[in-house]
Amino acid sequence: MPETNAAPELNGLYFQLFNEIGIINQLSRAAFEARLPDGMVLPQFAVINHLIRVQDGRTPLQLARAFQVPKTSMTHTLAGLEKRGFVEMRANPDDARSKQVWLTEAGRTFRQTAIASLAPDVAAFSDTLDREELTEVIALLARLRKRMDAVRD
Amino acid sequence: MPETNAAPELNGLYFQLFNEIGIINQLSRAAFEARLPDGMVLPQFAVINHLIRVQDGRTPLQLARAFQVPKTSMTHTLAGLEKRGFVEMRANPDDARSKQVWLTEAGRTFRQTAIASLAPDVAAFSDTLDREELTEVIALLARLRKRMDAVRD
DNA sequence: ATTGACTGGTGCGATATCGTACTAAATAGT
DNA sequence: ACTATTTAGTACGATATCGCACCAGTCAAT
Repeated sequence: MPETNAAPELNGLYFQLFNEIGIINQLSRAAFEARLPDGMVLPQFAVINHLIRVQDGRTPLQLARAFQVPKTSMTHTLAGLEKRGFVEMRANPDDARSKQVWLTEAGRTFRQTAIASLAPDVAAFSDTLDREELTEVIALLARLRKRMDAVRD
Repeated sequence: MPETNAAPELNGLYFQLFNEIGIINQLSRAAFEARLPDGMVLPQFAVINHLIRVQDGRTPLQLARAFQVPKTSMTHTLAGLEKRGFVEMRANPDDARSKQVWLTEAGRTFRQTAIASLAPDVAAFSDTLDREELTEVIALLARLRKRMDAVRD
């Protein structure tokens, strides 16, 4: 069979990679949620974090795309954040169908305290990878993420 | 303040890393589930895969630990697999409280066909990382995973 | 042997996640 | 301007996930 896949075992490596990613995701989720107050869940924290990083005022749909979750899931996550008073939804002046998500003062201070309470956990294993390794892994994963995203059409 | 954290910005990198991991996990999950039959879900496939890799006959608790999910979640996942006839639960001869999970023939052939139907999707972006990069990332993530796992006590 | 602590698994209820179907607003084509 | 298509968000129902409480079996100490 002269013309099969040039590198079939690459697929196996990708499977392995997704497997590691799944487990680490699980571990980080569990660790985070253990520190977050009562029913607060990782995606909620992630949204707050994202709004800080890229400026708030994003629309729900933009957020759903950023995290690659269905928009119904994002609606639910945002509802939870709003109920806790960490974000507030405003009308989008440019599009009456749309909304904007803005952080409240409570949301910002919550993030600060949450990060502070998480820091010791991260510190417990933060010596596992050094700066070079971290930036390397992040760069490679970001490349993969963008590519998968693009393939998704 | 002379004795604060030596490299506080490392934490930020870990946050970034977990963020990328979360998104890729989301993307791979969605891609996988799109190919899997009807209500079949990623964790179920992952369990089958794991049983192939490390031999079946594992106990539910061992599986829960391997994937870092609560044991109730694993019970649920296994119930789904059993209902589909992909695994069968047997009594554990060494411990009457415990069980063993064994793959059925249907489970094994299912895995084959599932992997085959997934291959084209993986192929669509399999040129993003080459073999060196893949093994590098996997090695680093595995290191991190083991460390986080150990810290968890 | 008997008691007490621990462990593997599950039932149950609360919440998260997501697909489908819908409404209202925006946009495109004529 | 008018209709058809697309888009942003949500309501709703189905299932997944998980914490808590429980039971049966095991182990340890006496």
